[in-house]
Amino acid sequence: MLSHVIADPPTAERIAARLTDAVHEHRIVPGMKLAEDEVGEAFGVGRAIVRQALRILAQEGLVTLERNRGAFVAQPSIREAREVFEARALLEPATAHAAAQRARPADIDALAAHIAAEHAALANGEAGRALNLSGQFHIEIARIADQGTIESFIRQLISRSSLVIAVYWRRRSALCESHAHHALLDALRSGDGDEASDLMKGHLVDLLSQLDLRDHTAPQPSLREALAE
Amino acid sequence: MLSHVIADPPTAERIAARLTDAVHEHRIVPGMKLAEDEVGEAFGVGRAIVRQALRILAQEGLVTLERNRGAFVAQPSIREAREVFEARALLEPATAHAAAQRARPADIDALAAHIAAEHAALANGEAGRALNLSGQFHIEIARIADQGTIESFIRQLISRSSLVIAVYWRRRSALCESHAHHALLDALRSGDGDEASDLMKGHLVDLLSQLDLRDHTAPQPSLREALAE
DNA sequence: TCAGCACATATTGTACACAATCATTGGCAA
DNA sequence: TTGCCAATGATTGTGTACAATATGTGCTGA
Repeated sequence: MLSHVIADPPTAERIAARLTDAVHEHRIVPGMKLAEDEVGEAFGVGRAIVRQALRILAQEGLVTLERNRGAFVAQPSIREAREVFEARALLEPATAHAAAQRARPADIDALAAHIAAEHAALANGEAGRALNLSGQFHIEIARIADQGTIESFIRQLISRSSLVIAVYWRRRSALCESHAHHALLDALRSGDGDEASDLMKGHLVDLLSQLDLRDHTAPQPSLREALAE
Repeated sequence: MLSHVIADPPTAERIAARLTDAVHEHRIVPGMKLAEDEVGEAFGVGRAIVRQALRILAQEGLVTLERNRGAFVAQPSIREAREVFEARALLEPATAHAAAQRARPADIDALAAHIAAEHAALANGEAGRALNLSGQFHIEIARIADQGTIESFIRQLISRSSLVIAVYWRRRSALCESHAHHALLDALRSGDGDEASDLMKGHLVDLLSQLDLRDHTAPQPSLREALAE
């Protein structure tokens, strides 16, 4: 096992995955600047690799590339937020339906373990990790459905949902209703596709309803408030 | 207007778009090698830009990047071909439904012009261009539906469908039944969402049925046949 | 005749250096 | 004091050179 001391140089995909995880855990939040030099130094790689990674993330809608300005973590507009959840409403119920019909015992176990980890993270106060696991749960369902193409789409949507939640989530009390995931697990275990589809649809509606997507039109005065305190 | 003589240097996105068009028109076909030097020379840019463009296309599933080997136009497997059309079946009927409800007269005119161009291309024997326009028709419907996120997914699926068609299309007689597009146009004009949804669903089923997705298991003997002639 | 191996070639991976461009800051004038 | 303009600093865009790696070729041996 000595070969493990040699740290294989991270590839562009690996760095993109690391950054994606950081977004999922809200360690990097919308609006943050991702300077090529900083990212490169953080991972110990050159700018060329970082540039490739940023291109991947831009293609997934996680960062926006501004010419001669740099890369910034995307800040989804209210409109984009709605679009993301409309797309999820189109894809995920059908995917859950398929997953319920294909789920094998090993898959059920994996999902159960997933939920357990989510609970544990919440208990430990690791809100970011819990949120990440919550998203992974949806991805896991897509994987069980065995539809690679749709799974990749859902991956993108989960990532962008993390950004949406970072911007528009209402209460600071995390408390991601994981009982919805429990109910989904039950439906998948019993192979009830219609039930799984309905549960997923309701789950997404719930999530959407937790967002504050009203048009603020006045986010700038926050500066005055910040200085007034 | 003299500023137009100065050819602005193509950006990575522009080159990716040009290559995507070439794929749509079957000018470059699955399996082709896209050497960085060749592509760079073709567009008059350096390898760095080409590399970014190839990364974009890889993210869209149009090319596969093999380490230290190069970039190749993706060759969708039978499984991937099915997945692409399953995803389209999930997204496009609902999108057509929404488009029927939002379509404005200008949109209808644009679609009609699109169909006319498609007919003209077919009449001129420009099969590649006709196929490209046929795909653009679907993208146009997504644009009318005004769902940017879903539109980007459909864009990817159209591109990958071009690859699928290039590999698995049955008869050489192109004859993309554009009467299906005509019927869709009528449904959109009359604002009948359910009809548009059904037509789109049937259209996709028709397309899928035109593919030969049987498991050949013997594509290699073609070499012998090729040499035998 | 064929298997195995070393070498040559071509292509990609990466680092570096310079040019181009933008944001900020400071100064100047009204 | 305020608006405008120029200089500066920093960051990205791009071309070039070198290193790493895979493929194909030719040789050697049995």
